[in-house]
Amino acid sequence: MSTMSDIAKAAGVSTATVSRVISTPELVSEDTRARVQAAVERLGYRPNSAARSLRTQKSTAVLVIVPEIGNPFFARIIHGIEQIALERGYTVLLGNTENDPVRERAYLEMIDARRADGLILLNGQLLRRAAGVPPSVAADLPPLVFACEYLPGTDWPTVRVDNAAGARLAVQHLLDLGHKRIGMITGPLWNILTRDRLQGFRDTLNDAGLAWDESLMISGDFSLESGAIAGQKLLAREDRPTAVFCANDEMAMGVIKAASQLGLRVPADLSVVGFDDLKFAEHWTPALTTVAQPMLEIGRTAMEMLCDLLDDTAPPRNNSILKTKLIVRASTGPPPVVTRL
Amino acid sequence: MSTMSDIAKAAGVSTATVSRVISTPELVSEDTRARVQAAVERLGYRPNSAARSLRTQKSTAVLVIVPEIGNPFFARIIHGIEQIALERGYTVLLGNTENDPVRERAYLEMIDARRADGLILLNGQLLRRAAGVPPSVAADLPPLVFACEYLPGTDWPTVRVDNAAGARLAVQHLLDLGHKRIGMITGPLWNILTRDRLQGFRDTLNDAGLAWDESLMISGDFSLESGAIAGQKLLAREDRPTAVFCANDEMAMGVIKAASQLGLRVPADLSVVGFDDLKFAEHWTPALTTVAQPMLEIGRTAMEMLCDLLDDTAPPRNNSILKTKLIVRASTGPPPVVTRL
DNA sequence: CTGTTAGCGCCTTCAC
DNA sequence: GTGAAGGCGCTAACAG
Repeated sequence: MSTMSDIAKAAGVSTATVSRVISTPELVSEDTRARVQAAVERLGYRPNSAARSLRTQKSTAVLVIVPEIGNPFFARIIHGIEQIALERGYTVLLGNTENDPVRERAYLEMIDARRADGLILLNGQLLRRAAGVPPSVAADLPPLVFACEYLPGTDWPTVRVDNAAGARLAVQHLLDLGHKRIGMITGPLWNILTRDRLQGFRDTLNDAGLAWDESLMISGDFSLESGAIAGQKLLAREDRPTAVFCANDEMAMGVIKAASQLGLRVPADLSVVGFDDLKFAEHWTPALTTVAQPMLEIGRTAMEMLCDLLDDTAPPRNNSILKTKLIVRASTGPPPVVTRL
Repeated sequence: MSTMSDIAKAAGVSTATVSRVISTPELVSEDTRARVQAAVERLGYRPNSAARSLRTQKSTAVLVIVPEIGNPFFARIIHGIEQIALERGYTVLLGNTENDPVRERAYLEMIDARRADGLILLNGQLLRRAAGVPPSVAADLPPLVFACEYLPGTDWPTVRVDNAAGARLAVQHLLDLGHKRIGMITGPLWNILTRDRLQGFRDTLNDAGLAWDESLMISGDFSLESGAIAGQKLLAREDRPTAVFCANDEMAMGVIKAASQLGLRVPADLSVVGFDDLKFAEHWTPALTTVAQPMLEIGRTAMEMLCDLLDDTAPPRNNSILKTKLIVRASTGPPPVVTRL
């Protein structure tokens, strides 16, 4: 691979001029510029990124830390991040943690090594856990944006939906259909998404004048399997609910599975609502009624905010709350007419 | 952030010694080493990766080029890649192309910029398309490994399953159940996976002495939607097949959807087999019989091969063909007893 | 075993 | 509008 001085030689100019042609072409006379550009193309020259990073003290890379890349929800967010990254000339470094503190720490250290200029966190808890990390890491964090989750009580820039409002849409839909006995499958209770969605759930029931029954809430871990297990518990009861709101689509799919194993029909015997609107939700049997999040847009916005922070071209926004939308499909309907009492 | 010379000063040694403590500690006396390490920890020092890259001429990063990160199949492969990358000290750069040549090229140029030392390609066609790319790119490619797909007629290192053998497992299973009229939904015909799986399909029918009917093969694009469309065409026919082998799980799910829309029951009226064994396959209705690929292992092996190439510690393997496994679930059964003729 | 020295390739003053 | 020079932080000879 040729270097800048090769180009300089080939074009009969100094390396400073080559550098200018690349970074600030308007400072170079038209014909010098043409000569240099010709040499660049002829030799297929690309500036060495390590040299540039060392000199400019920035890597033009961002690190995306995600708990599980295999989760289609996160994959979609990353997709959005990557779209903007490419547009704005940033490279995406992928950090998959499986919620393993050792791995989280390993990735945070890449920041200290200056491999990335900024950080997008898809996991709200990470910085809290990182408390045990060397002061260097915890202290001077780079520009950073949370996506989806956030860390309550801090004011890091965040992109997400209004989770409580989303939950309200779902529950109101069930109320409108006539359901009175509604259960919920939550995520882990410490999770901020769980809390916000649970809040929306309770508020809506309260507003409707319905007492909510604590025993109708079971927590899973956002996985389909956990939804199925929670569903089995909830539906095996004599006084089972006629509808269940699930904190995400995967758990809703699990509940549907549990229902069908118990011989219950969805939605005739049980209505189920999810959250996210994964690609597979619409193709599920029955097609899943769910609260859609604009996943791609969340990723895109997060990366835009980070780039604005990094390039300080645009005035940085500090928060972006995107809209959810209730998608009514076939997994919800009126409650069964005859209830055994 | 402190630099190496800060550490040198703090520990009362030269930067060369600090460097040795970090890279080749066995060359340093025990107490110097301890002093330096203490300083490193106290100041929270991390070597600057740009400086190191510039000096050593390697980035310890690999670029993974993937057609669609949102596809759960690819996401799982990347997961495996990332596991090994972390273990071996490499950073994963993510390149999502959407099969867009402009994007593909943008990512290939990162190689020229020396942002990555090696390349994992999840798309066999990329290098062929890249023919129009500046000679620099096409000519001196870095160490590279194909995963899943490959470029026939070349001998780049490749990790994949034996796709023809996998298809044979699927079709043999259908034959064993008594099916004689078997259709296939393929991927795009130029795709190497399509070709290999189609080959396995035809060979198995031939070996069984069954003539295969060209009109029973329809090509989709590996998406669920395309599977549904292909399914509709195939199943609307008077002489529809009693079983369909699909080149991946998503299309199989689409076929099942099409079948149910036509009032056909799976597997009573139609058996369906997929390929991949996505996470959702086991939870589908009906649970999908499919040919499982060891996705995580494919990713891990590809990254191991690339690291071996890069570090030349281990003798590089040139190919790794991993095993597929037929997973029989609920989407296949004997053909319907009464055929209308 | 440790220090000195010389760059890796680029950008950015500072002169002209 | 252009060139010369210095240095970003690190590692790899080469001495000692």
